[in-house]
Amino acid sequence: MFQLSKKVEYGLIVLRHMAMKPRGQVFTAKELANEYEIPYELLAKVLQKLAKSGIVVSMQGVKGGYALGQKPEAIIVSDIIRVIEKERPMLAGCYVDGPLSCSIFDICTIRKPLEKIQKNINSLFDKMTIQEIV
Amino acid sequence: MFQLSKKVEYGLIVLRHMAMKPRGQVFTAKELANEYEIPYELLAKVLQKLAKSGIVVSMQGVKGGYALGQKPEAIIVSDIIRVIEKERPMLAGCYVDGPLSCSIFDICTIRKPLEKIQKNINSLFDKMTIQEIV
DNA sequence: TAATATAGGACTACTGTAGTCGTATTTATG
DNA sequence: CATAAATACGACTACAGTAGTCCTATATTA
Ligand code: SF4
Ligand code: SF4
Repeated sequence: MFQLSKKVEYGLIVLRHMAMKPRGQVFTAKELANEYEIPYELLAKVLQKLAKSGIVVSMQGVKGGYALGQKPEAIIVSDIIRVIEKERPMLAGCYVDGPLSCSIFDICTIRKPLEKIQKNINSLFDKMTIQEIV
Repeated sequence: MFQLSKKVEYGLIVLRHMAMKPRGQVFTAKELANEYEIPYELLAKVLQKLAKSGIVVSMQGVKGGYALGQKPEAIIVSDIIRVIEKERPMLAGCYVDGPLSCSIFDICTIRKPLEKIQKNINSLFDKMTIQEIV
């Protein structure tokens, strides 16, 4: 309960790896997967999502691979999660899927109070960048 | 991803309900379940766990039920979650199940940095009491 | 043209969560 | 003392989401 998904963890690990090396260096999904013992196909998909959003840039073909698309201090953990998981970490299902997703939405008494915690959690993930985990 | 379980939500809802009424008042699982449209059997189990830990006190038999076991301002959200879910909300699986639970534990580079966020999340849940959501 | 890399959809296996059911025990009350 | 109303609790089922795999297409270099 409450854990980051493996995909997010894998994303953070490889982004950190890239951030440690000289700017612009290119890494293949294969070598990253080997280095951190991550299932290759799974990591490939994570990188593809990160590429679509511009967090990394991708180069196809022989000698292709991925490089950081932004400076490490500009890559926000919150954005990484949103790119990989579609949305930020949310305490309650209704925050993500709306009123219709919960049968007791209108009589729920904790929805609003929990928003206070939600807001604080948001700001935690918003404040942390890849630079901070290098 | 990252959501509180329904059991925890149900627990929070009924504890808040109890906290709003005069101290010592007794509620049956049935009436609480009806009031908030929560599956009775499920809520019953949640209340049983809360009772075992002393957050509520239970009385068996006819005219039995549950009453708050502590003052609302002494009931910490963090404790409620731990009682219902066995442990507090954790960002990473290895924080809960130890090194052996993750195959890349020794080469993981994000485990320690994430502890910073974990600590902050812990303190959020530690600081909130039932009194605050009444 | 061959080799190497990303792109991406489809699929499977597994795990954890939500919810249900059945039964035992306790206790107030007529 | 019998009955009804309540908690206690283990076993079970159904479902949804996650992790991981597989297959094929496309791009690029040499
Ligand atoms: S409405 Fe209340 S119970 Fe339903 S998902 Fe939102 S917070 Fe949870
Ligand atoms: S070791 Fe790293 S990857 Fe494994 S669970 Fe802990 S944080 Fe996640």
